[in-house]
Amino acid sequence: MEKEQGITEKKAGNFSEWYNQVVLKAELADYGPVRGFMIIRPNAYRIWESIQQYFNKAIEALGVSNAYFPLLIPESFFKREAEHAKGFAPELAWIEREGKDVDERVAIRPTSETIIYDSYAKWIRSWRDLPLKLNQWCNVLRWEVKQTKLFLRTREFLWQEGHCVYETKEECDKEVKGILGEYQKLCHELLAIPTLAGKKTDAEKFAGALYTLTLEAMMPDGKALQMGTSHNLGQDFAKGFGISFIDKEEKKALPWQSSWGFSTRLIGALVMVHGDDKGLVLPPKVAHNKIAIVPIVFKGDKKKVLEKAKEIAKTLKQFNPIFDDRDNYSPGWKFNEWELKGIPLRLEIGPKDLKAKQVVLVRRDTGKKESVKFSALKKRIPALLEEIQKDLFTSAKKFLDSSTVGAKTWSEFEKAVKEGKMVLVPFCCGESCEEEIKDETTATSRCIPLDQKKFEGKCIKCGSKAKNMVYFAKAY
RNA sequence: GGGGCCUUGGUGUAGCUUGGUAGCAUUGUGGCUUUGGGAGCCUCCGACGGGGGUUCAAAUCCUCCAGGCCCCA
Repeated sequence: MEKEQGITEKKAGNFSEWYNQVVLKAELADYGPVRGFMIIRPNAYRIWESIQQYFNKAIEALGVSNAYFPLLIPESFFKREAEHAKGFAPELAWIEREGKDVDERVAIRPTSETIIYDSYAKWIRSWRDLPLKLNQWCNVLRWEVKQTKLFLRTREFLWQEGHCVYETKEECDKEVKGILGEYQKLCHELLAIPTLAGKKTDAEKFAGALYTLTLEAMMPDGKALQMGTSHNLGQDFAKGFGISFIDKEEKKALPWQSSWGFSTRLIGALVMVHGDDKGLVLPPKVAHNKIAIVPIVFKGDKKKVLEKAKEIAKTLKQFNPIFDDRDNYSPGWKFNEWELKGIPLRLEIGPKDLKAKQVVLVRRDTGKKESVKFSALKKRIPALLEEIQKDLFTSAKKFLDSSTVGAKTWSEFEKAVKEGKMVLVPFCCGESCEEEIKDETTATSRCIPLDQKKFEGKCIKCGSKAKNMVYFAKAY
């Protein structure tokens, strides 16, 4: 019988099956006992920690502090902002207890606007209290009824949600856009995933928001994936929750609010965008263990090789190398294992290398091998990691560019959507047109690009005067 | 939303048609031996998703439930 420990499905074959295999076999996640829930294993949690570390630094520079608010939200809170309540009602999970309940009914947070703004109403009194900028890392629960998928659609997921309050709309607008910029930097620089930045149409914006900015990435199966969103909430939540302040003219005023978030979905995107037929491929900057050191030992030279390998491991400590001296596995086994788990670089050292005072370095992304002298290692490794990071982004960018097309006619549009493209078309931005497009093609509007130039055109669907150029695609 | 498939040691599976001793591979354990792309031998440990029914007897037949996957929209 065939051994089946590696990835048996090809990325270009059954993509969905390939994805599941990579996630499970690279030990990123496992299924929980309740449908729609997942266990995040150490390999994936490391990635999440890399993302947290990167992002915490970014928001700290913007004056945002981390905090934590409760898991359970009183029913009455949902009623204070009508649109918001309507949007989340179908996915709420209510807590039930045995016996008599004296308390008000409570739900597990699907997002924390309401419970946070209840506190903000108490804390904000004067213009001196603004801006108020908090972020929290937490889990949220949305009772999905659609088919669930590891990392991409689970009922519980981890995320960060930022919640800021400003004196003026201008200030709020500026930071809503600024946060989107931070998200884009995170995607591009850390995850090596290129994105399109834009604004959501009214049909797709966050429930209760004035407007929503979004980042959209393209997955290899031709579906778009939302990577993060930043909302200007306007003043409706302030009204609903009684947040007001005395401004510099000593008048009572309503503040402007923003909220913004990204989730562990990003890990799913990483798998899909960079992974290959051998398994996971981690961009060096997100990888906790950047190198796997595999000593090749033979009977006679065993001790010498191991000693040298250990010594090298010590000098490379900053890259958190995995030192794989297990004696119950052959080198070939180890190569396959670390490839499956996506470690960016492999370092081989055997008797031949010892004699030549060198090691063999192998790139995970290309499989390219090179011999590097001991003395040159400390310089060559960071340079190689840098190259891998850059190359991963470049090839993902090529894919995004080739997946992004325009369409002038309806039939052109239909064809492009079917081929799994992100299609830019003139659009009237009417909700009924959007609904019809979804029914007929399954594509939804992804975003209205931010860097939009002036244009003349007619809506791809109804033929009336178009309001914007808008990206449409099938999406996760 | 529509359709299909699946559930047996940790993992992957055989056995089910025709009811009767749960087999194989891999992992794990202990040992020998080996190591430049998933090595070999021996040893031991380890399983029928749950409930109900039919039967002398159920992994196998019937039924309900739970969980999972895929495809299409």
